[in-house]
Amino acid sequence: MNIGKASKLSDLTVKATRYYANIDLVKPKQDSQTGYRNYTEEDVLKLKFIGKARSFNFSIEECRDLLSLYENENRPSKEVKKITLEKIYEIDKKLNDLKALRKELSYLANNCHGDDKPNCPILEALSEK
Amino acid sequence: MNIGKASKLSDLTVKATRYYANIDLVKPKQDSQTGYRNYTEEDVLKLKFIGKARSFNFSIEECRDLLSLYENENRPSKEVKKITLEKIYEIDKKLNDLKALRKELSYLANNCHGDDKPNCPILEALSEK
DNA sequence: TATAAAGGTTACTGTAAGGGGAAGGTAAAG
DNA sequence: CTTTACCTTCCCCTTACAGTAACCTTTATA
Repeated sequence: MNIGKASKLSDLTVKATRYYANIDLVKPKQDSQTGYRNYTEEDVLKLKFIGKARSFNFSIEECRDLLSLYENENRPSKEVKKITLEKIYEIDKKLNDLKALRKELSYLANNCHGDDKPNCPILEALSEK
Repeated sequence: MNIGKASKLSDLTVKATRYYANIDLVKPKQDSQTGYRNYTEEDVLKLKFIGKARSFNFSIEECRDLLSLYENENRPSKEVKKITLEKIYEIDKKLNDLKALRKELSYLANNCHGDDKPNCPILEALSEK
């Protein structure tokens, strides 16, 4: 099938699908006459897999790793688990940063009158030495 | 003072400081002979301000807005508060997304044996239709 | 004083993961 | 036969700089 159908089936944009082909992530055969990419059902499964993994915040390179494990019938599941745990760890770090940030900002916002006067503790905090 | 000293004082990299000059965020006068940028004490205050705002996750364009409010003696504090509240709202959205993501991933990781066998519920989840 | 080191300048490239659009070939429908 | 839809490659754009090259200026040292 052509790229339009394949990307529709895998719920990706044509742009993204073509990008994945360009970086050798999911590279279908190309018709030597027309240059059209020819996707198989299996390719669509891989594209779906990638879409899901991307929605789980895995990077393209992580997707590449996961995909090779996915394709390897003899893969040890501990490798997959390791990548997943690392991703969870990253998320935890980001969560902590964001929580701290939110705390600081909401403290500032709470102490700002938010009126038409120029006195503003937010700007004061930003200009602190 | 030169860019090296100014960026050191404001705890920024020279690269970042030069970048801010290029995008007209903090643009010092330049010596017509040598081309060297000449930073004032006031410029350093602005650079510090920006560094702080960036650490609070404000984008460059938001920094530009905040800076113009900061420079304007008659600014209404409600504008600053508005920008800050929007930022908090964004952070909340990100926090929710990340929490949901973490939940899914840790569920998968918990159900994966993580051994040398190929059976892996994480990959199964990723290849679900 | 010669020179080397430290600092400055512009300019180009690269990052992540594609989006947007141009120019042009192909296929299917009316 | 022509319009429309779909495909291709190619190039620029995004964020907020980092890295590097090539070259100039100032300062420190032998």
